[in-house]
Amino acid sequence: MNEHAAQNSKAARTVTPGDHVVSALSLAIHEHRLAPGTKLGEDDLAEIFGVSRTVIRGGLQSLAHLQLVDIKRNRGAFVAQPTLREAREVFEARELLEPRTARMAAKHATPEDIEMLRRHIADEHAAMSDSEQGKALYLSGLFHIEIARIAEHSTIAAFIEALIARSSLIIALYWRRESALCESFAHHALVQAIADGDGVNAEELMRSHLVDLHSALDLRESSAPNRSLREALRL
Amino acid sequence: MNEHAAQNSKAARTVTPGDHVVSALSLAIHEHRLAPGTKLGEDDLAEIFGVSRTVIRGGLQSLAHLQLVDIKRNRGAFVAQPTLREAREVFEARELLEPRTARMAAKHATPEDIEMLRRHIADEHAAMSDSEQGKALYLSGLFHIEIARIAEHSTIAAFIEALIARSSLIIALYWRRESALCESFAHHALVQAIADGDGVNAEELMRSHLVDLHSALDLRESSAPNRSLREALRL
DNA sequence: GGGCACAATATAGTATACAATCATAAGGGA
DNA sequence: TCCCTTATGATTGTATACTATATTGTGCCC
Repeated sequence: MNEHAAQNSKAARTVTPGDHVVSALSLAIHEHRLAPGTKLGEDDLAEIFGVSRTVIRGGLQSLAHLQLVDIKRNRGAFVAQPTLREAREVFEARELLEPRTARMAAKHATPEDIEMLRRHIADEHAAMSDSEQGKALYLSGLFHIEIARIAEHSTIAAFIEALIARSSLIIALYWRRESALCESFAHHALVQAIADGDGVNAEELMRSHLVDLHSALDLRESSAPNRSLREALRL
Repeated sequence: MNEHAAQNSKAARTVTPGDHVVSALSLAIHEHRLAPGTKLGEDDLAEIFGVSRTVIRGGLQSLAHLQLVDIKRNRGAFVAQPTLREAREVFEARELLEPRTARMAAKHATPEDIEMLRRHIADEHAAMSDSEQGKALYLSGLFHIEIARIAEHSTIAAFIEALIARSSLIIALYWRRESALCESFAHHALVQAIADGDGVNAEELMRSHLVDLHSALDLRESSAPNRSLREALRL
């Protein structure tokens, strides 16, 4: 997320401890190293990161706003567990926002942008070859975020970023084992359309890509994950 | 310091001091009682609300996430001043999200929902008659939020809520004096379409309503508000 | 033996104290 | 006179201490 190139001039304080906490936790969640439902105790995190609870609380609040963690009053923060309904909503929203954004990206993309997208795909391939599924998934999400950035519409890009973050959790909960992992093939075709400046095609490719993703999830009522068991009994 | 701030009726801890800060500041911004660019000093707010800076900081962080306030590191929090670009983006996003949402609302609305919407319009009328422009504007925004809620799509509803909050700031900065204040007429027609379950019509009415709103803003480059002068010199 | 009441403990919520940083203004040198 | 340097004040960033609440364990009563 905040992988900015090093500003070597003088400002080394652009990265605050709180940002570090947020990005570290985000990455862990994106890469499925923190499972949905995991308790995120403030004291534990404070010790792990070597900062005070004040900083941890700030970071958790940021993550809560992205709906990556769920904060329950007087009970603590937990890695969010999107419900079936929320999962559907997230993908519906993505299907509404991202195709249009892909079209805009096709109009604004520079050669450097295309270069970056291709590199993303290559990295994704490499991670997948190394069986680093978590990292591959993270990079796959980053790919979508990059497209939103290229579209030069920061407002919608922020929405998409939030949706993709939640998508990571949803995939962790509802991914069907049977379906093959992401078709970076679809990403490749998308990049080509954007490189060609073919907005209409990019829009359609993005739409079908998202539909594919959506259908690779098991969002039937029957697929209630352990979340329902452990949480329903408690509530 | 002060404990009597919270009314300890019996178990009214569902409303936390931080929530109070957020809602109070939000309302003030929505009603244009806090102008864009206003400095929100932590000590001042802490004294005003009778809580510690800890609570204030949490609230400001929430508002910053909604992009209602802008927090500059080591410099403090200010009521946000959307740029021309951001203003366009916000309305473009609204035009993308809200018409579809209105259609969904038409499919889900219950008689109670219709009743509530009509009451909103009545309140808006009343506020306008009393020359309480700020309150009328706030209620007008609430009307849109209610529609999103009726659509039963909380993810998109949250986005819309954020967009409407920013719209308040945009209207404060870029509203053209010449154009008459909101046509609650448009709202009325919209409610009727929703009440009739006519999703297609509701979608189209919402779209044209937003286009009207958009065109009532002065988003020409020339209309650079004092923001540019006072802020550009400072950065 | 089971169930409820109460106490103990752990953890989040809040307040305060301290440190770091930035803005402002005064002073000295070119 | 102008500009750069430096000192001071104000304000935010962070850490720690304290309080309130939820959870859990124990014991008494039925």
